[in-house]
Amino acid sequence: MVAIAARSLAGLDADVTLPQYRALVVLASRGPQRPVDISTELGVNPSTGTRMCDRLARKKLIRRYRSTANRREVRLSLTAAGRELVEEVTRRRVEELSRFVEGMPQSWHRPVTQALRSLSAAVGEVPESEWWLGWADVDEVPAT
Amino acid sequence: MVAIAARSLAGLDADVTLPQYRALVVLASRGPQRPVDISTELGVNPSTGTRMCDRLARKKLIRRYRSTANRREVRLSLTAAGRELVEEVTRRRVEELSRFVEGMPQSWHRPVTQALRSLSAAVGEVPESEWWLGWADVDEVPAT
DNA sequence: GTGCTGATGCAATGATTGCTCTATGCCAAG
DNA sequence: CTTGGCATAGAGCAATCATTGCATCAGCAC
Repeated sequence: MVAIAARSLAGLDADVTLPQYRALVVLASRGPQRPVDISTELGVNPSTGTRMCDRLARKKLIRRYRSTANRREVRLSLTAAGRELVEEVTRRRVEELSRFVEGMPQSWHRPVTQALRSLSAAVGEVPESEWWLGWADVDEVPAT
Repeated sequence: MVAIAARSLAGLDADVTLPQYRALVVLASRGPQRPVDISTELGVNPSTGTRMCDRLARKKLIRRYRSTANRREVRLSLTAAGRELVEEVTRRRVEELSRFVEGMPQSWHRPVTQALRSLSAAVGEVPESEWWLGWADVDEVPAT
């Protein structure tokens, strides 16, 4: 799976690494998150998460928000470009899997497709919501 | 001295406590500072400083800025109202001291005035500068 | 005396930085 | 084609900063 995603990623012109893509997926599936949440989700140090998000923000794939309610927190959300990228990769992955299934005996199609679908569901595809209410756009990304 | 400042403060309509006023003076004399600097200067815990600044910001006497260079820092600076308040208190204090000096023997005037002036200088009256360059206005003060 | 607001301290949270390393990708010199 | 140099990303750790939550105290208005 990861290999397929990596290949889809490589085929894209956008210069996004696998860890960066994983972060985008977390945002796409779980909705706006705090840097610490993404870091935990990815199993890395918060500082690593911060810097990864810096790179994603520099590429305009995510945006930072700061809450008026809890000033120490920062909220991250996908930009249209970020969402588009995730969808594009997903699209390519689906295509690739389709070709994969096509190459099997006709009778296998149904069970295999079903299995892949379950797998996908297990990974979790939580839709986006309207969290960002009350979050002000934060300062610019620092110059490299 | 403190007593005089306190009295000048009490005479004002602005609802500012002594600790708050001290914070304003630090900002007026040393220029824009970080919350932690003010707290140190006042010898209180950073959390106390943060909350004091919250109250001052709520009263529109100071403003918060967040740097693009160091995103964890917040910079505080006086608003026009804040500066005006400090000046007004200073003005009143000068008046009071003048009356104080007036009441002494004519020959004492010179040395006493000089002494007070030195004292004032010792406390330090650093003028404001153009720091705030590169600092974006930060989010609103959270509703109480 | 009661209730409210401001001032404080301490511990816990969150976000970032600075420093240091390792892994990769790329490019020119052999 | 392989080697050496370089730039960038990914990581972890410790140190900084700003804030919050919680609890205590003091002073003021009723």
